[in-house]
Amino acid sequence: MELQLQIKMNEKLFVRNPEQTELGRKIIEFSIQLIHENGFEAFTFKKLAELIGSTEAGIYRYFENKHRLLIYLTAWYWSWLEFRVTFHLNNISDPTIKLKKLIQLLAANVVDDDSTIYVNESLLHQIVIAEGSKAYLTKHVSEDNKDRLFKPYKDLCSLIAAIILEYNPTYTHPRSLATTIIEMAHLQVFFMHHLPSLTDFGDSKDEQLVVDFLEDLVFCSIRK
Amino acid sequence: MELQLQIKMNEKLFVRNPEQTELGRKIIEFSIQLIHENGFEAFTFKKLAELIGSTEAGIYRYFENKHRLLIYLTAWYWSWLEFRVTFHLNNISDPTIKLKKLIQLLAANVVDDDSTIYVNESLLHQIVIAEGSKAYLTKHVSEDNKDRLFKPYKDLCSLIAAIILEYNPTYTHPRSLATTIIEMAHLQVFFMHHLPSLTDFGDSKDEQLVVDFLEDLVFCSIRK
DNA sequence: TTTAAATGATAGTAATACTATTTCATATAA
DNA sequence: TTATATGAAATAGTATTACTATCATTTAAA
Repeated sequence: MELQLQIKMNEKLFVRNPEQTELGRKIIEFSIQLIHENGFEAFTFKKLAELIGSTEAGIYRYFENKHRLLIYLTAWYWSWLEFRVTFHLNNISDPTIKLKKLIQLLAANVVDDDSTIYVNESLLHQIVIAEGSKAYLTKHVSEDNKDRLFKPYKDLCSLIAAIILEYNPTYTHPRSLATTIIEMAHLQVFFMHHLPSLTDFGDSKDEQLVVDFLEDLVFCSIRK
Repeated sequence: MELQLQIKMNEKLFVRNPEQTELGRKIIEFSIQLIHENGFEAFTFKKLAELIGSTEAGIYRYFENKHRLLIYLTAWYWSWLEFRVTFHLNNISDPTIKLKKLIQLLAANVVDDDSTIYVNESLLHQIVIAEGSKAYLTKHVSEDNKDRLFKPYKDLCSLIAAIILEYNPTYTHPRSLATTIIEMAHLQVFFMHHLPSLTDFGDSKDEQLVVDFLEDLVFCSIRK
Protein backbone atom coordinates (compact mmCIF):
# COMPACT_ATOMS: atom_id res chain seq x y z
CA MET A 1 0.00 0.00 0.00
CA GLU A 2 1.51 3.26 -1.07
CA LEU A 3 -0.10 6.40 0.22
CA GLN A 4 0.85 9.95 -0.48
CA LEU A 5 0.34 12.23 2.48
CA GLN A 6 -0.87 15.68 1.47
CA ILE A 7 -1.07 18.40 4.08
CA LYS A 8 -3.33 21.32 3.27
CA MET A 9 -1.38 24.46 4.06
CA ASN A 10 -2.68 27.93 4.85
CA GLU A 11 -2.68 30.00 1.65
CA LYS A 12 -1.09 32.95 3.38
CA LEU A 13 2.06 30.96 3.99
CA PHE A 14 3.15 31.18 0.38
CA VAL A 15 2.81 33.30 -2.74
CA ARG A 16 2.33 30.28 -4.99
CA ASN A 17 1.66 26.82 -3.61
CA PRO A 18 5.02 25.02 -3.74
CA GLU A 19 3.43 21.56 -3.66
CA GLN A 20 1.89 21.98 -7.08
CA THR A 21 4.97 22.41 -9.22
CA GLU A 22 8.27 20.68 -9.66
CA LEU A 23 10.18 23.85 -8.78
CA GLY A 24 8.04 24.40 -5.69
CA ARG A 25 8.71 20.90 -4.42
CA LYS A 26 12.41 21.33 -5.07
CA ILE A 27 12.33 24.53 -3.01
CA ILE A 28 10.88 22.60 -0.07
CA GLU A 29 13.20 19.64 -0.42
CA PHE A 30 16.43 21.56 -0.76
CA SER A 31 15.65 24.42 1.62
CA ILE A 32 15.33 21.74 4.30
CA GLN A 33 18.70 20.40 3.29
CA LEU A 34 20.39 23.82 3.19
CA ILE A 35 18.92 25.14 6.44
CA HIS A 36 19.87 21.92 8.15
CA GLU A 37 23.42 22.15 6.88
CA ASN A 38 24.22 25.81 7.43
CA GLY A 39 21.57 27.11 9.79
CA PHE A 40 18.81 29.58 9.06
CA GLU A 41 20.99 32.70 9.34
CA ALA A 42 23.37 31.56 6.62
CA PHE A 43 20.55 30.34 4.40
CA THR A 44 19.74 32.55 1.41
CA PHE A 45 17.47 32.25 -1.60
CA LYS A 46 20.47 32.75 -3.83
CA LYS A 47 22.28 29.72 -2.47
CA LEU A 48 19.10 27.69 -2.70
CA ALA A 49 18.54 28.83 -6.28
CA GLU A 50 22.05 27.80 -7.26
CA LEU A 51 21.59 24.40 -5.61
CA ILE A 52 18.39 23.62 -7.48
CA GLY A 53 19.42 25.25 -10.74
CA SER A 54 16.95 28.09 -10.64
CA THR A 55 17.16 31.78 -9.83
CA GLU A 56 16.57 33.95 -6.80
CA ALA A 57 13.54 35.55 -8.46
CA GLY A 58 12.17 32.12 -9.14
CA ILE A 59 12.03 31.34 -5.45
CA TYR A 60 10.50 34.70 -4.57
CA ARG A 61 7.59 33.64 -6.75
CA TYR A 62 6.83 30.95 -4.19
CA PHE A 63 7.81 32.58 -0.91
CA GLU A 64 7.73 36.22 0.08
CA ASN A 65 10.97 35.87 2.02
CA LYS A 66 13.05 33.35 3.87
CA HIS A 67 11.25 33.93 7.15
CA ARG A 68 7.94 33.00 5.55
CA LEU A 69 9.57 29.86 4.23
CA LEU A 70 10.68 29.00 7.76
CA ILE A 71 7.14 29.50 9.04
CA TYR A 72 5.91 27.29 6.20
CA LEU A 73 8.34 24.52 7.11
CA THR A 74 7.53 24.64 10.82
CA ALA A 75 3.78 24.79 10.11
CA TRP A 76 4.15 21.77 7.87
CA TYR A 77 6.05 19.98 10.63
CA TRP A 78 3.42 20.67 13.28
CA SER A 79 0.64 19.54 10.96
CA TRP A 80 2.52 16.38 10.12
CA LEU A 81 3.20 15.76 13.80
CA GLU A 82 -0.43 16.25 14.72
CA PHE A 83 -1.39 13.71 12.08
CA ARG A 84 1.22 11.30 13.39
CA VAL A 85 0.01 11.75 16.94
CA THR A 86 -3.63 11.28 15.98
CA PHE A 87 -2.70 8.20 14.01
CA HIS A 88 -0.66 6.62 16.80
CA LEU A 89 -3.21 7.36 19.51
CA ASN A 90 -6.07 5.99 17.48
CA ASN A 91 -8.09 3.36 19.35
CA ILE A 92 -6.22 3.99 22.58
CA SER A 93 -8.53 4.98 25.38
CA ASP A 94 -6.19 5.12 28.35
CA PRO A 95 -4.96 8.74 28.63
CA THR A 96 -1.83 7.56 30.46
CA ILE A 97 -0.74 5.54 27.47
CA LYS A 98 -1.76 8.37 25.18
CA LEU A 99 0.44 10.85 27.01
CA LYS A 100 3.38 8.46 27.08
CA LYS A 101 3.15 7.80 23.36
CA LEU A 102 2.79 11.49 22.73
CA ILE A 103 5.93 12.39 24.65
CA GLN A 104 7.76 9.66 22.81
CA LEU A 105 6.66 11.07 19.45
CA LEU A 106 7.71 14.58 20.45
CA ALA A 107 11.10 13.94 21.94
CA ALA A 108 12.37 10.86 20.16
CA ASN A 109 14.37 11.03 16.98
CA VAL A 110 12.34 11.07 13.81
CA VAL A 111 13.07 8.68 10.96
CA ASP A 112 12.31 9.91 7.46
CA ASP A 113 9.07 8.15 6.69
CA ASP A 114 8.80 8.20 2.88
CA SER A 115 5.15 9.18 3.05
CA THR A 116 6.23 12.43 1.43
CA ILE A 117 8.93 12.21 -1.18
CA TYR A 118 10.25 15.75 -1.06
CA VAL A 119 10.16 16.27 2.72
CA ASN A 120 12.85 14.64 4.82
CA GLU A 121 11.07 14.52 8.15
CA SER A 122 14.19 13.63 10.09
CA LEU A 123 16.06 16.72 8.91
CA LEU A 124 12.95 18.84 9.33
CA HIS A 125 12.62 17.68 12.92
CA GLN A 126 16.16 18.83 13.61
CA ILE A 127 15.45 22.15 11.94
CA VAL A 128 12.39 22.70 14.11
CA ILE A 129 14.48 21.96 17.21
CA ALA A 130 17.21 24.43 16.32
CA GLU A 131 15.34 27.11 14.38
CA GLY A 132 11.66 26.59 15.12
CA SER A 133 11.20 29.26 17.74
CA LYS A 134 12.62 31.88 15.38
CA ALA A 135 9.37 31.50 13.46
CA TYR A 136 7.43 33.29 16.19
CA LEU A 137 10.14 35.22 18.07
CA THR A 138 9.76 38.32 15.91
CA LYS A 139 8.36 41.83 16.11
CA HIS A 140 5.55 40.82 13.77
CA VAL A 141 4.22 37.74 15.63
CA SER A 142 0.87 39.31 16.19
CA GLU A 143 0.25 40.12 12.53
CA ASP A 144 1.47 36.67 11.51
CA ASN A 145 -0.83 35.25 14.14
CA LYS A 146 -3.78 37.16 12.71
CA ASP A 147 -3.05 35.44 9.39
CA ARG A 148 -3.32 32.17 11.36
CA LEU A 149 0.17 31.12 10.38
CA PHE A 150 0.68 29.37 13.72
CA LYS A 151 -2.57 27.42 13.64
CA PRO A 152 -0.91 24.00 13.26
CA TYR A 153 1.14 24.63 16.43
CA LYS A 154 -1.98 25.72 18.27
CA ASP A 155 -3.92 22.70 17.04
CA LEU A 156 -1.28 20.37 18.39
CA CYS A 157 -1.32 22.28 21.65
CA SER A 158 -5.11 21.90 21.89
CA LEU A 159 -4.88 18.19 21.15
CA ILE A 160 -2.38 17.68 23.95
CA ALA A 161 -4.35 19.87 26.35
CA ALA A 162 -7.43 17.76 25.67
CA ILE A 163 -5.62 14.56 26.56
CA ILE A 164 -4.32 16.16 29.75
CA LEU A 165 -7.87 17.06 30.71
CA GLU A 166 -8.98 13.54 29.87
CA TYR A 167 -6.45 12.29 32.38
CA ASN A 168 -7.40 14.83 35.00
CA PRO A 169 -10.38 17.10 34.25
CA THR A 170 -9.55 19.32 37.22
CA TYR A 171 -6.04 20.24 36.11
CA THR A 172 -5.87 24.01 35.79
CA HIS A 173 -3.13 24.64 33.20
CA PRO A 174 -3.55 22.16 30.36
CA ARG A 175 -2.45 24.50 27.59
CA SER A 176 0.59 25.88 29.32
CA LEU A 177 1.61 22.37 30.25
CA ALA A 178 1.10 21.31 26.64
CA THR A 179 3.42 24.03 25.32
CA THR A 180 5.87 23.17 28.07
CA ILE A 181 5.94 19.56 26.86
CA ILE A 182 6.34 20.57 23.23
CA GLU A 183 9.02 23.18 23.81
CA MET A 184 10.96 21.16 26.32
CA ALA A 185 10.86 18.03 24.22
CA HIS A 186 12.85 20.06 21.72
CA LEU A 187 14.95 22.28 23.92
CA GLN A 188 16.19 19.55 26.22
CA VAL A 189 17.32 17.61 23.17
CA PHE A 190 19.10 20.69 21.85
CA PHE A 191 20.77 21.30 25.21
CA MET A 192 21.72 17.65 25.54
CA HIS A 193 23.61 17.87 22.27
CA HIS A 194 25.12 21.34 22.50
CA LEU A 195 25.06 22.59 26.09
CA PRO A 196 24.90 19.33 28.04
CA SER A 197 25.64 20.86 31.43
CA LEU A 198 22.23 22.54 31.28
CA THR A 199 20.66 19.08 31.50
CA ASP A 200 21.00 15.90 33.54
CA PHE A 201 21.74 13.77 30.52
CA GLY A 202 25.48 14.34 30.35
CA ASP A 203 27.03 13.34 27.10
CA SER A 204 24.81 10.32 26.66
CA LYS A 205 22.97 11.88 23.71
CA ASP A 206 20.10 9.54 24.41
CA GLU A 207 16.69 11.03 23.64
CA GLN A 208 15.08 8.44 25.88
CA LEU A 209 16.40 10.29 28.92
CA VAL A 210 14.51 13.39 27.81
CA VAL A 211 11.41 11.25 27.49
CA ASP A 212 11.89 10.02 31.07
CA PHE A 213 12.29 13.55 32.36
CA LEU A 214 9.15 14.76 30.58
CA GLU A 215 7.05 11.79 31.69
CA ASP A 216 8.04 12.44 35.26
CA LEU A 217 7.31 16.15 34.93
CA VAL A 218 3.92 15.66 33.31
CA PHE A 219 2.51 12.84 35.41
CA CYS A 220 3.58 14.45 38.68
CA SER A 221 1.84 17.64 37.66
CA ILE A 222 -1.45 16.18 36.59
CA ARG A 223 -1.95 13.30 38.98
CA LYS A 224 -5.16 13.63 40.91
CA MET B 1 23.37 54.55 50.15
CA GLU B 2 24.26 54.61 46.49
CA LEU B 3 25.98 51.58 45.12
CA GLN B 4 27.20 50.96 41.62
CA LEU B 5 26.81 47.40 40.51
CA GLN B 6 29.64 46.19 38.30
CA ILE B 7 29.39 42.82 36.61
CA LYS B 8 32.63 41.25 35.47
CA MET B 9 32.07 40.04 31.94
CA ASN B 10 33.96 37.35 30.04
CA GLU B 11 36.66 39.02 27.92
CA LYS B 12 35.74 36.96 24.89
CA LEU B 13 32.35 38.65 24.71
CA PHE B 14 33.78 41.88 23.38
CA VAL B 15 36.68 43.32 21.44
CA ARG B 16 37.07 46.27 23.79
CA ASN B 17 35.35 46.39 27.18
CA PRO B 18 32.33 48.64 26.68
CA GLU B 19 31.96 49.44 30.36
CA GLN B 20 35.21 51.36 30.48
CA THR B 21 34.44 54.18 28.05
CA GLU B 22 31.67 56.62 27.43
CA LEU B 23 31.14 55.33 23.89
CA GLY B 24 31.06 51.75 25.11
CA ARG B 25 28.41 52.50 27.70
CA LYS B 26 26.37 54.34 25.09
CA ILE B 27 26.55 51.27 22.88
CA ILE B 28 25.09 49.16 25.68
CA GLU B 29 22.44 51.68 26.65
CA PHE B 30 21.16 52.42 23.17
CA SER B 31 21.51 48.96 21.70
CA ILE B 32 19.08 47.85 24.41
CA GLN B 33 16.73 50.61 23.36
CA LEU B 34 17.00 49.87 19.65
CA ILE B 35 16.70 46.09 19.92
CA HIS B 36 13.72 46.52 22.19
CA GLU B 37 12.05 48.88 19.74
CA ASN B 38 12.66 47.16 16.42
CA GLY B 39 13.69 43.62 17.30
CA PHE B 40 17.06 41.98 16.82
CA GLU B 41 16.64 41.25 13.10
CA ALA B 42 16.08 44.90 12.20
CA PHE B 43 18.86 46.08 14.50
CA THR B 44 22.05 47.19 12.74
CA PHE B 45 25.29 48.79 13.89
CA LYS B 46 24.68 51.59 11.41
CA LYS B 47 21.37 52.58 12.98
CA LEU B 48 22.93 52.35 16.43
CA ALA B 49 25.85 54.50 15.33
CA GLU B 50 23.53 57.15 13.97
CA LEU B 51 21.53 57.14 17.18
CA ILE B 52 24.53 57.69 19.42
CA GLY B 53 26.36 60.03 17.03
CA SER B 54 29.20 57.69 16.25
CA THR B 55 30.10 55.51 13.29
CA GLU B 56 29.66 51.89 12.34
CA ALA B 57 33.38 51.33 12.54
CA GLY B 58 33.34 52.79 16.02
CA ILE B 59 30.98 50.11 17.24
CA TYR B 60 32.95 47.34 15.58
CA ARG B 61 35.80 48.38 17.83
CA TYR B 62 33.73 47.12 20.77
CA PHE B 63 31.81 44.17 19.36
CA GLU B 64 32.78 41.74 16.65
CA ASN B 65 29.21 41.69 15.31
CA LYS B 66 25.65 42.15 16.42
CA HIS B 67 25.25 38.54 17.48
CA ARG B 68 28.15 38.89 19.90
CA LEU B 69 26.49 42.00 21.27
CA LEU B 70 23.31 39.98 21.83
CA ILE B 71 25.25 37.30 23.68
CA TYR B 72 26.88 40.05 25.75
CA LEU B 73 23.50 41.53 26.68
CA THR B 74 21.99 38.18 27.61
CA ALA B 75 25.08 37.16 29.55
CA TRP B 76 24.89 40.44 31.44
CA TYR B 77 21.23 39.80 32.17
CA TRP B 78 21.83 36.29 33.52
CA SER B 79 24.68 37.52 35.71
CA TRP B 80 22.55 40.34 37.02
CA LEU B 81 19.68 37.95 37.67
CA GLU B 82 21.93 35.51 39.50
CA PHE B 83 23.11 38.35 41.71
CA ARG B 84 19.52 39.41 42.35
CA VAL B 85 18.49 35.88 43.18
CA THR B 86 21.43 35.37 45.53
CA PHE B 87 20.66 38.69 47.18
CA HIS B 88 16.96 37.98 47.67
CA LEU B 89 17.49 34.44 48.93
CA ASN B 90 20.15 35.50 51.40
CA ASN B 91 19.44 34.34 54.94
CA ILE B 92 16.49 32.23 53.84
CA SER B 93 16.90 28.62 54.78
CA ASP B 94 13.58 27.12 53.74
CA PRO B 95 14.01 25.81 50.18
CA THR B 96 10.28 26.13 49.58
CA ILE B 97 10.40 29.87 50.13
CA LYS B 98 13.61 30.05 48.11
CA LEU B 99 11.99 28.38 45.12
CA LYS B 100 8.92 30.56 45.33
CA LYS B 101 10.96 33.76 45.46
CA LEU B 102 13.09 32.49 42.63
CA ILE B 103 10.13 31.83 40.35
CA GLN B 104 8.79 35.26 41.21
CA LEU B 105 12.09 36.87 40.23
CA LEU B 106 12.19 34.97 36.97
CA ALA B 107 8.66 35.43 35.72
CA ALA B 108 7.54 38.72 37.21
CA ASN B 109 8.04 41.99 35.42
CA VAL B 110 11.33 43.71 36.09
CA VAL B 111 11.49 47.32 37.19
CA ASP B 112 14.54 49.27 36.11
CA ASP B 113 16.57 49.35 39.30
CA ASP B 114 18.97 52.28 38.88
CA SER B 115 21.86 50.22 40.23
CA THR B 116 23.34 50.55 36.77
CA ILE B 117 22.85 53.83 34.97
CA TYR B 118 23.30 52.72 31.41
CA VAL B 119 21.39 49.42 31.59
CA ASN B 120 17.61 49.55 31.62
CA GLU B 121 16.89 46.19 33.25
CA SER B 122 13.21 46.31 32.42
CA LEU B 123 13.84 46.65 28.68
CA LEU B 124 16.66 44.13 28.86
CA HIS B 125 14.34 41.62 30.51
CA GLN B 126 11.91 42.00 27.63
CA ILE B 127 14.73 41.59 25.13
CA VAL B 128 15.85 38.37 26.79
CA ILE B 129 12.28 37.06 26.64
CA ALA B 130 11.88 37.79 22.94
CA GLU B 131 15.42 37.41 21.60
CA GLY B 132 17.37 35.55 24.28
CA SER B 133 17.25 32.09 22.78
CA LYS B 134 18.68 33.40 19.50
CA ALA B 135 21.94 33.79 21.42
CA TYR B 136 22.45 30.03 21.52
CA LEU B 137 20.23 28.75 18.68
CA THR B 138 23.02 28.96 16.11
CA LYS B 139 25.30 26.68 14.14
CA HIS B 140 28.22 27.89 16.24
CA VAL B 141 26.83 27.21 19.74
CA SER B 142 29.52 24.69 20.49
CA GLU B 143 32.40 27.04 19.68
CA ASP B 144 30.73 29.87 21.59
CA ASN B 145 30.26 27.45 24.45
CA LYS B 146 33.96 26.56 24.41
CA ASP B 147 34.66 30.27 24.88
CA ARG B 148 32.40 30.02 27.95
CA LEU B 149 30.05 32.68 26.62
CA PHE B 150 27.05 30.98 28.22
CA LYS B 151 28.60 30.60 31.66
CA PRO B 152 26.23 33.09 33.36
CA TYR B 153 23.22 31.11 32.15
CA LYS B 154 24.81 27.88 33.34
CA ASP B 155 25.67 29.40 36.71
CA LEU B 156 22.07 30.42 37.25
CA CYS B 157 20.98 26.95 36.20
CA SER B 158 23.37 25.40 38.75
CA LEU B 159 22.13 27.69 41.48
CA ILE B 160 18.52 26.68 40.86
CA ALA B 161 19.42 23.01 40.58
CA ALA B 162 21.14 23.23 43.97
CA ILE B 163 18.03 24.65 45.61
CA ILE B 164 15.93 21.93 44.03
CA LEU B 165 18.25 19.31 45.51
CA GLU B 166 18.09 21.07 48.84
CA TYR B 167 14.34 20.64 48.75
CA ASN B 168 14.54 17.04 47.63
CA PRO B 169 17.99 15.42 47.44
CA THR B 170 16.59 12.44 45.60
CA TYR B 171 15.12 14.34 42.67
CA THR B 172 16.71 13.00 39.52
CA HIS B 173 16.52 15.91 37.04
CA PRO B 174 17.45 19.10 38.88
CA ARG B 175 19.23 20.76 35.96
CA SER B 176 16.65 19.99 33.33
CA LEU B 177 13.97 21.20 35.70
CA ALA B 178 15.99 24.37 36.31
CA THR B 179 16.24 25.16 32.60
CA THR B 180 12.55 24.34 32.26
CA ILE B 181 11.74 26.91 34.95
CA ILE B 182 13.97 29.55 33.36
CA GLU B 183 12.80 29.01 29.81
CA MET B 184 9.13 28.68 30.66
CA ALA B 185 9.17 31.72 32.93
CA HIS B 186 10.05 33.62 29.78
CA LEU B 187 8.20 31.73 27.09
CA GLN B 188 4.86 31.59 28.90
CA VAL B 189 5.04 35.36 29.37
CA PHE B 190 5.80 35.78 25.67
CA PHE B 191 2.92 33.48 24.68
CA MET B 192 0.58 35.22 27.11
CA HIS B 193 1.23 38.51 25.36
CA HIS B 194 1.42 37.40 21.74
CA LEU B 195 -0.10 33.95 21.30
CA PRO B 196 -2.44 33.75 24.29
CA SER B 197 -4.31 30.65 23.13
CA LEU B 198 -1.13 28.68 23.75
CA THR B 199 -1.55 29.36 27.45
CA ASP B 200 -4.25 29.27 30.10
CA PHE B 201 -3.90 32.93 30.93
CA GLY B 202 -6.21 34.32 28.30
CA ASP B 203 -5.81 37.99 27.71
CA SER B 204 -5.23 38.78 31.36
CA LYS B 205 -1.59 39.71 30.74
CA ASP B 206 -0.93 39.00 34.39
CA GLU B 207 2.54 37.60 35.06
CA GLN B 208 1.34 36.30 38.41
CA LEU B 209 -0.61 33.57 36.60
CA VAL B 210 2.62 32.34 35.05
CA VAL B 211 4.14 32.29 38.52
CA ASP B 212 1.23 30.14 39.75
CA PHE B 213 1.62 27.72 36.87
CA LEU B 214 5.36 27.35 37.47
CA GLU B 215 4.99 26.91 41.22
CA ASP B 216 2.49 24.15 40.65
CA LEU B 217 4.71 22.50 38.04
CA VAL B 218 7.83 22.64 40.17
CA PHE B 219 6.47 21.61 43.55
CA CYS B 220 4.48 18.73 42.12
CA SER B 221 7.59 17.44 40.41
CA ILE B 222 9.95 17.60 43.34
CA ARG B 223 7.75 16.70 46.28
CA LYS B 224 9.05 13.71 48.14
C1' DT C 1 55.08 67.36 27.58
C1' DT C 2 55.33 63.30 25.18
C1' DT C 3 53.21 59.46 23.73
C1' DA C 4 49.82 56.25 23.30
C1' DA C 5 45.20 55.11 23.08
C1' DA C 6 40.62 56.14 21.61
C1' DT C 7 37.66 58.23 18.41
C1' DG C 8 35.92 60.10 14.09
C1' DA C 9 35.67 60.57 9.19
C1' DT C 10 35.90 58.54 4.82
C1' DA C 11 35.94 55.08 1.68
C1' DG C 12 35.38 50.75 -0.04
C1' DT C 13 33.91 45.62 -0.72
C1' DA C 14 31.21 41.53 -0.95
C1' DA C 15 27.08 39.66 0.13
C1' DT C 16 22.15 39.98 1.05
C1' DA C 17 17.35 40.86 0.29
C1' DC C 18 14.47 42.14 -2.78
C1' DT C 19 12.19 44.34 -7.35
C1' DA C 20 11.34 45.40 -12.15
C1' DT C 21 11.55 44.24 -16.83
C1' DT C 22 12.00 41.32 -20.47
C1' DT C 23 12.03 36.81 -22.62
C1' DC C 24 10.22 32.46 -23.47
C1' DA C 25 7.00 28.63 -23.60
C1' DT C 26 2.50 26.99 -23.72
C1' DA C 27 -2.40 26.88 -23.70
C1' DT C 28 -6.62 28.46 -25.45
C1' DA C 29 -9.94 30.97 -28.47
C1' DA C 30 -11.08 33.15 -32.80
C1' DT D 1 -4.00 28.23 -38.21
C1' DT D 2 -3.01 32.16 -36.07
C1' DA D 3 -3.58 35.65 -32.49
C1' DT D 4 -3.57 36.38 -27.77
C1' DA D 5 -3.50 35.59 -23.11
C1' DT D 6 -1.05 33.43 -19.25
C1' DG D 7 2.48 32.07 -16.42
C1' DA D 8 7.23 30.69 -15.59
C1' DA D 9 12.03 31.83 -15.89
C1' DA D 10 16.14 34.75 -16.87
C1' DT D 11 18.40 39.13 -16.59
C1' DA D 12 19.55 43.00 -14.53
C1' DG D 13 19.17 46.06 -11.39
C1' DT D 14 18.88 48.73 -6.35
C1' DA D 15 19.24 49.56 -1.49
C1' DT D 16 20.90 47.78 2.55
C1' DT D 17 23.82 45.04 5.39
C1' DA D 18 27.92 43.50 7.39
C1' DC D 19 31.94 44.20 7.46
C1' DT D 20 37.38 46.16 6.75
C1' DA D 21 41.02 49.56 6.01
C1' DT D 22 43.14 53.95 6.38
C1' DC D 23 44.26 58.12 8.40
C1' DA D 24 43.62 62.33 10.84
C1' DT D 25 42.34 64.20 15.24
C1' DT D 26 41.16 64.36 19.96
C1' DT D 27 41.80 62.80 24.66
C1' DA D 28 44.07 61.00 28.46
C1' DA D 29 47.79 58.71 30.87
C1' DA D 30 52.93 58.50 31.86
